[in-house]
Amino acid sequence: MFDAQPQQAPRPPGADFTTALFARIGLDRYTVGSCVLGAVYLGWSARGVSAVRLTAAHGAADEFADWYHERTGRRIVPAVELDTIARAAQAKLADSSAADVPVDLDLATPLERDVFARVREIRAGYARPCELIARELGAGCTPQSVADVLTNNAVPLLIPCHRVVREDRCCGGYVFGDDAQQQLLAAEGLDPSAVDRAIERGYRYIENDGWFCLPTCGSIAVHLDAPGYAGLRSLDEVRARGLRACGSCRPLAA
DNA sequence: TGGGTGACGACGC
DNA sequence: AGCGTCGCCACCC
Repeated sequence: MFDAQPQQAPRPPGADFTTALFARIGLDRYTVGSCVLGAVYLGWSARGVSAVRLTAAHGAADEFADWYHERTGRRIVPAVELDTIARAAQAKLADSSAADVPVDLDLATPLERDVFARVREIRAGYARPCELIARELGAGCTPQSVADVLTNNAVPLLIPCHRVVREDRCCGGYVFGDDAQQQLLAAEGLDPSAVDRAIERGYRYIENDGWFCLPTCGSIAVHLDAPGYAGLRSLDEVRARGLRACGSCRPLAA
């Protein structure tokens, strides 16, 4: 009895061999991936993914390559074959629950590394305000610095900066546009308009069953008016009610 | 070096 | 309630 499946050519260590080869020549490579927002150029080096850009925004591949060179000082060429990094990245783009992917932080500043590390901890279905991330990074880091870093994120989706939101409204300023951010969050089970409704009512936290959450904790904002849920306007209100902080959305700075 | 600017947030009217 | 102002910090000339 032989295999029903045609024998697949054994993959030589080739893909990763070419990675080393291209790294030696000093060329990064790109392919096209697809995500909720549509097709993206996916660029990578031997260190990890270095670019994710909407093809719709860049048009021709030449334009993407120019943008890449301008930004990194490195040349990028179309990939003939995919290596481990590229395959993992394509999987992650298609499905945010797939395994994490190495990201090329070669050009990142210390602040960028810190911010990106925090952002990568935010799971799908959740979002955290700039302000909380800034506080977690300690004195000297402001919400504005955090936002500044996110604007420059060359690897959206893989560093999920769409999960970082503002205090005064859920979505705003996302690299791929506010609509894209809403779409991404919605696809992950978080309803940005429900969050906005909570914010408009002055609620910074939502109480349920002895716990308190951020309005961006999963789908909690949708249930705000359901029995058992209540909006809270300040930490003082939270304390007065003796609530415990939700461990999933972590409404207090780490 | 210094001044302008930004996905920010807090306060005051 | 909305708007202007101001402190904040990082980055770009």
